[in-house]
Amino acid sequence: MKIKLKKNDFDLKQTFQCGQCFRWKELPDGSFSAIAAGKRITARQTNDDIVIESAHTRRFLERYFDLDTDYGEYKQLFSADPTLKAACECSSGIRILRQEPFETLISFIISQNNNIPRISGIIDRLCENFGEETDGGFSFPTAKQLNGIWPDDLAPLRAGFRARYIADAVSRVNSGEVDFSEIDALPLEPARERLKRIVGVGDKVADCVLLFAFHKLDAFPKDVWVKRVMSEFYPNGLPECTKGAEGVAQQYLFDYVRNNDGLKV
DNA sequence: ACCCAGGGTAACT
DNA sequence: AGTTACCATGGG
Repeated sequence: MKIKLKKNDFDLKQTFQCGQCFRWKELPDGSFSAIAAGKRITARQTNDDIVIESAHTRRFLERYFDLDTDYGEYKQLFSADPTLKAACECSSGIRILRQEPFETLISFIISQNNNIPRISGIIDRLCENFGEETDGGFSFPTAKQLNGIWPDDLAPLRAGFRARYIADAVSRVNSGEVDFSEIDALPLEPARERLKRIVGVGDKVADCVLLFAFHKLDAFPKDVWVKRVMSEFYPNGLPECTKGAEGVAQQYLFDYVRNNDGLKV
């Protein structure tokens, strides 16, 4: 399937490098490529044109890239607040992907107290060691493929103390104690509590999974960067204009402060 | 050698 | 309920 877009509100670099995903790589020719949900997707941007190629169906790709959501509306709403307005203008091409729940869960468990290059490295080694070879790369292993794994089995990943968290997540997903279809149907807070049954999953990791996999846009992951923004600009909480889409606002703010050393505006 | 990195847990007040 | 050391690893 090949999709050609003349969409505003979509910048590949911003979308793939805003910290929501870890497997998209920029190729020497400027295009981006990744294995997602077991198949390769390649995306290329020229001016306003975006071309997406993959063996996935159109329906899958539209959902993965969230093409039915009008981010312009969010940006307009958020612009009632001066800091958010600046963040929206700076990072205007970010979209919230719908990634696979298990991949997102494991990826953000790995992300804790860690930096993005090393997170990507650990995830790459996880896929190379336990995934399947497809389309010139490796799929992210499923929970079933990792069934019965012990922390020591994950030593080649060099994930450190997070190895036992990964093993715990695998076991609770396979036992059904953590049920993705249940979480999908649940509102934010009970869904978060389900994910926090896993050792090594706290509020922040849970909220990342709820936002980046289950597309619960009211999830608001508070990492160190966002905490800095909150204490400096929003000591009493986010402004009213973000209500119901706090997670979208979060991504604009996160990308904004990370790419502009220090906080302006 | 020391610091930090998209945090969480256990063990304290 | 709020604070703090510690957790492995790699890069600056």
